[in-house]
Amino acid sequence: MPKDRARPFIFPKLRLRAALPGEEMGTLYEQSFKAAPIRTIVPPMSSFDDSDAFEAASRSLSARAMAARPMPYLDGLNPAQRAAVEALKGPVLMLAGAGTGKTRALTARIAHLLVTGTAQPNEILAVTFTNKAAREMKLRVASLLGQPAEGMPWLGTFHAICAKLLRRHAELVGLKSNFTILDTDDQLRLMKQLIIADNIDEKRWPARQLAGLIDAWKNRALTPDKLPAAEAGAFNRRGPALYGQYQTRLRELNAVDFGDLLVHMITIFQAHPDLLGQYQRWFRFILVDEYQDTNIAQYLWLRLLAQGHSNICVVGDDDQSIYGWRGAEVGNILRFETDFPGASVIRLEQNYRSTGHILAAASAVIAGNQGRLGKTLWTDGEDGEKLRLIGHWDGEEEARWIGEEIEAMARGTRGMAPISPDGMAILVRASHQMRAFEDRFLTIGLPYRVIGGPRFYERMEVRDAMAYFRVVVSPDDDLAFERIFNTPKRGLGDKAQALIRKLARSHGISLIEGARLAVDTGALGGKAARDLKALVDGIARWRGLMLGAAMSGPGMAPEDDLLIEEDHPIPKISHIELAEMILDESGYTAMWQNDKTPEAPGRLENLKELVKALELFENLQGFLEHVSLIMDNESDESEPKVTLMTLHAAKGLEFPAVFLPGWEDGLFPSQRAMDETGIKGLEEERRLAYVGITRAERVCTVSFAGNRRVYGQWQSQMPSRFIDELPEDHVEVLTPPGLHGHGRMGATASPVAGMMRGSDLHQAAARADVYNSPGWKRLQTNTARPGLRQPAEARHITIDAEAVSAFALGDRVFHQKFGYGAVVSVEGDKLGIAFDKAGVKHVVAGFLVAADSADDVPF
DNA sequence: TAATAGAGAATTTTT
DNA sequence: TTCTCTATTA
Repeated sequence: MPKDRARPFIFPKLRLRAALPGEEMGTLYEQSFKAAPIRTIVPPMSSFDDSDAFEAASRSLSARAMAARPMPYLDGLNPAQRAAVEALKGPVLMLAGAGTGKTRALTARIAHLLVTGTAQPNEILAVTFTNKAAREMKLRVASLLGQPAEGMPWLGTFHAICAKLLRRHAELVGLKSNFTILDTDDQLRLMKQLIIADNIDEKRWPARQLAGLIDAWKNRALTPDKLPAAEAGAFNRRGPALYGQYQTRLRELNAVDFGDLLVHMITIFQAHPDLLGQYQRWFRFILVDEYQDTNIAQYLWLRLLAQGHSNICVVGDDDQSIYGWRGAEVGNILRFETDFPGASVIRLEQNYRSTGHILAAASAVIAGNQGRLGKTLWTDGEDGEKLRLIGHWDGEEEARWIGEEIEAMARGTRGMAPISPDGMAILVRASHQMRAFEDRFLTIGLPYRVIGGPRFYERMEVRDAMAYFRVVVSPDDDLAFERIFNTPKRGLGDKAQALIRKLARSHGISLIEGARLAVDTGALGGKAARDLKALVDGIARWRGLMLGAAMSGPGMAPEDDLLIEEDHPIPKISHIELAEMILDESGYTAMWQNDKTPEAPGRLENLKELVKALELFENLQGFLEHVSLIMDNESDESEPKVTLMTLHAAKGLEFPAVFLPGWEDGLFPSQRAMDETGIKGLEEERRLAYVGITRAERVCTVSFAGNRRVYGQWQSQMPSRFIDELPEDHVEVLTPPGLHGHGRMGATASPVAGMMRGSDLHQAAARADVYNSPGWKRLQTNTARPGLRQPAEARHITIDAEAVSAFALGDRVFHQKFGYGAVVSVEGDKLGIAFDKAGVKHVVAGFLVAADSADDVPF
């Protein structure tokens, strides 16, 4: 345990509290009375918690001052929200439908807890799933209280909070408090080693599968010794054993994976009731966001902590449970009332987001699911536009139409107010669907942003660089060393690697020491030995610089933002300089500089970004801890852009206009979901449909295509069964452009052949009255001349013959988004450009200018 | 040991 | 189709 265990951090708080003016005697008495013994038992929250307590105390001072006034955060809440805010004690289930002001109620509840003096900021455990949600909650609580909310040390993600707890009690599960948190990549490599060591055919039994299996077990809080007999056959009957070996390896490496953060804490709490008791008393109020997404481990962890006081308020929506495939149990929320007897259930049903038609369509779709808790969303707003449905010939046609529709809506159509591209989103089921849109948008020059995809910290070069940092920070981080000791190439092949590993194993030393031994004993010779020696020496030297540069060693808890710099001497070399030095001297930077692939410049950029990100941290280890828990990367640009993302990524967001393409059986609902989990999978897909529709504020457009290219193969598609479930009264069928065709009709029987599945909507989508539909009029203006579109805004350059002829093969050109490049192909108005930074792209000539005239680009 | 050609697989994703 | 991983070959 940290040496500060006995520090009497409570005194400042009690003194301050006792001095509060105008406080009701009873409350004060009760609280100090209750509080005092608790606080002396509770393991002190390491040194910085003193400041928590201090801040908490001063906060409660001003909170009390506020209490004298009316409570402004209650203003404007509807009765249900208000009930949810004021039911402070006992178990509460806040069933919050989409767009019903859930976050508002949740944050007001926290404010209420604080302002009424019911809880101190550090007595509230508030858990979210994402860092984004945690951040947002902090901000909003702060704005409700009119002051910063750093005083809530226990508001965070499940993982961040568990990491914080586990660092305190690591030794109870055989770890040191400076354990590393591995990411997916590290896990995979570790498992692969185990599989190979076990002589299992790695092709038939890939590490990925084992990782999935172990992850699923951890989601269910199953440790190797608790695996039920039913699991014995998993992974060719080797699963349980490999799981045990994996955990052993992790312990040897002083490492945990994400699942372990939860599972270890559960293990600790179960084995140490006294400790659990202390935390139960410490966390007097528990709030959980997105409860429908909790898995079994998270549920158990919460239940352990909530036992006793049962002051647990969970917020969620069973209809928006879309993460079953990664272990979320809708059952948790469905069972809440039985799990916590006497729970009050508060339904937030008034929707502030969408129009009546959109809500009606969403409600009708979700009504197809069984076993819901049941909610009826309503709005006192307008009915607005009906949900729009349109069928297309193929996926490309769909992308083309949506692109044009977006531009039309940005201008304002049919008397509808214009909608900025920022307010529009295309939500797809699977990320590969995005490509058709990206291609199209690039062609027409429609600015877009993709949410999701590989994150900054998951990129290869960033991870390599971080592995270098890790090796310097913790020389026994074998996984990190393994990642980089032959990157850049140092002539170490399988043979050399095996030798080093064997040496390390047999001497019981880390890989890096094994490597040194191999070099020193001459077991390894030649160039490989020289390069390896340079690396090992380098690491030692960098580490020396680091230790000289900062006082902080491993063992502190860098995830605590409150730990601040004060007593650091001015370092001779900053961690930023050190990082640059590491990347340069190791030859890593040079490796990419010498790389001639088109990605290399981008990778170097990312490395620069990475070094820049270091500025926010006091030292390397603080940075590494942060990154292992927080994998996000925001870039905000000013240009209005359409958003492209998956339905999953869209949960919690809202847009004035939403496009839902690809509603075809097999794609959405996904065939795989239905094959693997049957009706359960289908219902989750249906919830996904519900999530999609409810993202829309004013306009929601569902579309499907009759033909689609899947992995290069053309496939005929059937409209989604969810389309049958849309209520006709709330749907307007737009005209498929293929029907009045621009020459495509003749090619195959009917553009919507195979779409006719008997539903009236399908038929309508196929044969809508072409000439009377508003869709037709719009289509006439918008799609009459494919390839010769009108500019949507002034800054779009019209595509014309001149632009085509303006470039020839080999010309240097400039593009606003991709920068400089050279023309490598010409096909009509489409040019293939090999961009210096962005690789080869196909772009319409109108978006390019000759490189030498780039300075007078008109946008 | 490194480069290259060929095979095989390719929802959804946070921490 | 396209990317990644593996086996082959120089």
